Amino acid sequence: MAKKGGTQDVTTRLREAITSGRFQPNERLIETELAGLLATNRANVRTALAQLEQEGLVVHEANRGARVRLVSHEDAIEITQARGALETFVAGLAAARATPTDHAGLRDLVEKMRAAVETGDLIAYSKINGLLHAEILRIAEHRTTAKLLANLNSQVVRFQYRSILLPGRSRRSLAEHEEIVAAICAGDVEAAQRSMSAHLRAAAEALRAR
Amino acid sequence: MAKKGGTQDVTTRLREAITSGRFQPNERLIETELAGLLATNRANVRTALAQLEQEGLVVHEANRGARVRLVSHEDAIEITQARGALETFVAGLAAARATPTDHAGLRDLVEKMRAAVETGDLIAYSKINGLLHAEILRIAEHRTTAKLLANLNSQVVRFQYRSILLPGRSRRSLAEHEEIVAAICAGDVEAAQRSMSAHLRAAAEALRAR
DNA sequence: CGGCTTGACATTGTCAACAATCATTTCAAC
DNA sequence: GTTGAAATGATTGTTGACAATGTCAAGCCG
Repeated sequence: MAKKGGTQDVTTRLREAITSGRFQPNERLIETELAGLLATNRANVRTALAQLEQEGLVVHEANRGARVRLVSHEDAIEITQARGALETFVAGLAAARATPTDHAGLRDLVEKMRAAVETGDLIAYSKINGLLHAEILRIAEHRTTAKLLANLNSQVVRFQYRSILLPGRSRRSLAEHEEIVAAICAGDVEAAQRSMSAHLRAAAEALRAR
Repeated sequence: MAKKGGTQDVTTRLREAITSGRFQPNERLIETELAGLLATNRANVRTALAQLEQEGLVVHEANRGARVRLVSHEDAIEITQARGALETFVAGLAAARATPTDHAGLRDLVEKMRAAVETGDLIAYSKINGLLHAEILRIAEHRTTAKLLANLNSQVVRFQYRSILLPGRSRRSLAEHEEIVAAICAGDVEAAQRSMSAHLRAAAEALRAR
């Protein structure tokens, strides 16, 4: 296991703190402060900040320190588009590789999604949405893309809820997911790609509509 | 300008040293050694290594230090596939955005490419190939994807030459590029995506065929 | 002869002190 | 009252020392 105050652990915890919103966008990240908070030293905080900067979660100005990156609206749209390109590819892989067990898992998730929409529990919906995309990613078994998508996702978690709150969006989003899962379960690579591509185009459009 | 021994500069120079092959894959990257070589201190080397690890150029084991990442054959194929997904998207954008001036630039590059193939200068071909993809990326104006592609490319520069040396590959690659440029110049988004996708599928296939 | 401990060496990990830089306040001059 | 310079405080950047860990070879025991 990663040692308690080790660099790796510090990076992980700091990433978690940022993505979970415990630090606000644009908030200053003061090295000594973080060192105290995470029970470690400035050196470890420093390398953690360097990694998270590369990851796009933190911005750093010389002699002025680090801040939580403020992801602009335009940024969020760009990120969603890039996600779209990668997830489309991944959906195709998943359609080709998925086993009957995988199919059952996907159908189960879509069922839960439908239930969340019908009870109007959009928090639960967002959560299952994340699980579904993660499951497709797992089925595809493509480490390179998985890492890229993890990074991109961590940059836009903050926007997750905003778009789903648009009137009618959740119902349409559900339909899109049903189509994606149906295509994957049918082993139809082209259809899986088409529907996933459409899904993320719609998601980007929903972001734009604000 | 970035200060001489500053962290940012150190990261840049170390990245350059790795991608240009001055350090071999799997070669140990010893902190004090690098500090001397780059005329800086261990702390800066340390953060540079942390960033390059995140970037996929370096691997780091606790208490054992850093090494140049050895990109396996399978890794290279995966990376090429991920590139394919992103470049396909970018090609579509470029087709939608390119101006007449851009068209002229692209046609010029393809012409130079053809010349390189006909004189059998495959080194020049690889170089122009890189320029062409960079130009398409510039036309698309999509920072998020640009950064992702820069990272992915830096991981596979080592494989650039290997695949183009396959008999007949250069000629087919030229044809693919001509098709891509034609589609972009025609403003045909779908065709640009189709041809770019096919191009990188072929490139991945060429890698696999070794 | 082979496996195991021991010790020396090389390297990374941690830490604290100091220097450099930036932001903010104070205060005098006009 | 406003402007601008100097002092102050907070924070980052740099450096060196020390501790912890891993590596390797030599020597010891079975």
